[in-house]
Amino acid sequence: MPYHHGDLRRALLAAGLSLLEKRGPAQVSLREVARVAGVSHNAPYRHFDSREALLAALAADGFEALGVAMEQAAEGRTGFERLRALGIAYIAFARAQPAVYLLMFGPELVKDPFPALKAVAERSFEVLRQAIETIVPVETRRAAVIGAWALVHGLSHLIADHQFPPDFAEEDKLDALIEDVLAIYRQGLARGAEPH
Amino acid sequence: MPYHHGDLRRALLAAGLSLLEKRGPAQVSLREVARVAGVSHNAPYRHFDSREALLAALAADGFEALGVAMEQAAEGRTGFERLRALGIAYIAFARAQPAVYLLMFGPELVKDPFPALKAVAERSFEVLRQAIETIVPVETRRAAVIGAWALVHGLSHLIADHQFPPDFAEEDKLDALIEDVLAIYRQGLARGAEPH
DNA sequence: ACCTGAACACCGTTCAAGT
DNA sequence: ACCTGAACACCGTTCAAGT
Repeated sequence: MPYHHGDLRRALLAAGLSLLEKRGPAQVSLREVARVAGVSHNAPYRHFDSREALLAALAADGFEALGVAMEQAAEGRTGFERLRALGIAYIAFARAQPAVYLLMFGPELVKDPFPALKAVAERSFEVLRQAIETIVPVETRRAAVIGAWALVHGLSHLIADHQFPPDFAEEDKLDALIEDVLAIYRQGLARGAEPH
Repeated sequence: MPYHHGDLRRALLAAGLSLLEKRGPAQVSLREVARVAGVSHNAPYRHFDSREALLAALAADGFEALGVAMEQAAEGRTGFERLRALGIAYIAFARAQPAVYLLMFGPELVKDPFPALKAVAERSFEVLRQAIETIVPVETRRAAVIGAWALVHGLSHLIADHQFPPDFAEEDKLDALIEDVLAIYRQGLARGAEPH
């Protein structure tokens, strides 16, 4: 009597995550996931309406984890130091879970039919918005938030998609590069905040 | 006698592009592409080794077009003005061809088996690298290039994936936002270039 | 060279049925 | 409630055959 009271759902998600990481989103099939979990090809429909719904659940878990990581990074820090910690935490998530990150921000999952996804995604944005609010004057605030998000997202996405030159394969070098890039943007914000 | 001497290849790519834009990369099937082009489900194999090879060809065309657009943007401009033009041109490409852009930088296409893809992609990077070279001191050059790429890529990707708040749906507002964001990064570069 | 039709092993999804 | 097996309409890919 395997998978009573809801364990199957977790087992299916675990199998889906494993497939996603090992073989990419296109290879996540409900039938394969069922096979890995040891149930019939049809059992997953008790927990997910469709293949897309399972992918959406994996992405939602990712947004949830990202939101938590960012809230923790923000806690107990202020000003530019908080902003830096948020950037590092965001990118760290993408480095730790590249496949999930690419799913969260990729076209293989059409997000419109899953409004819960959007809501969870907005939490991370909100944390970033508040951090920027305290260090940038009102006029440039919107561009500052969008720019900060775009910068960390761009770094994260390029890293997850292996688009960087091979000299950054070593973790330490990548760490240093990320710090330098964030510093450039921070200086741009600081200068914009100065009177001119 | 339709599709003699190589026209079929173009017709298949056109059908693939149309499917990609209308229904996403997962819906681009060789059989559907063949149907649209009016040939048997097997005819595409004369021109593409696999479904992935057709997607790779669409992505390669995208990188090619992006490279050309960036070279044109760089031409006749220097310094920060050239850098700005490159950023705008890069983002303009993503706005004009969001589906292709997402394919170029997404996981539904595993790029390793298509080395030609990587080569074409590096052309755009090279144009950016040269533009940065003329305005930033050697020490911070690497971070400046990666950061510039990450920033425009992040903006492009978030726009293509519809992740921005709805107030930027209007083209003009989005144009202004992009200019402001690029300006922040430019100021960061300028400050980094100053003696301190 | 380029195209076709049959075939195979996969999918997602639905349905009727079992406990 | 949760699971199963049969069924349907799709895929990608291969093969033997036609012009």
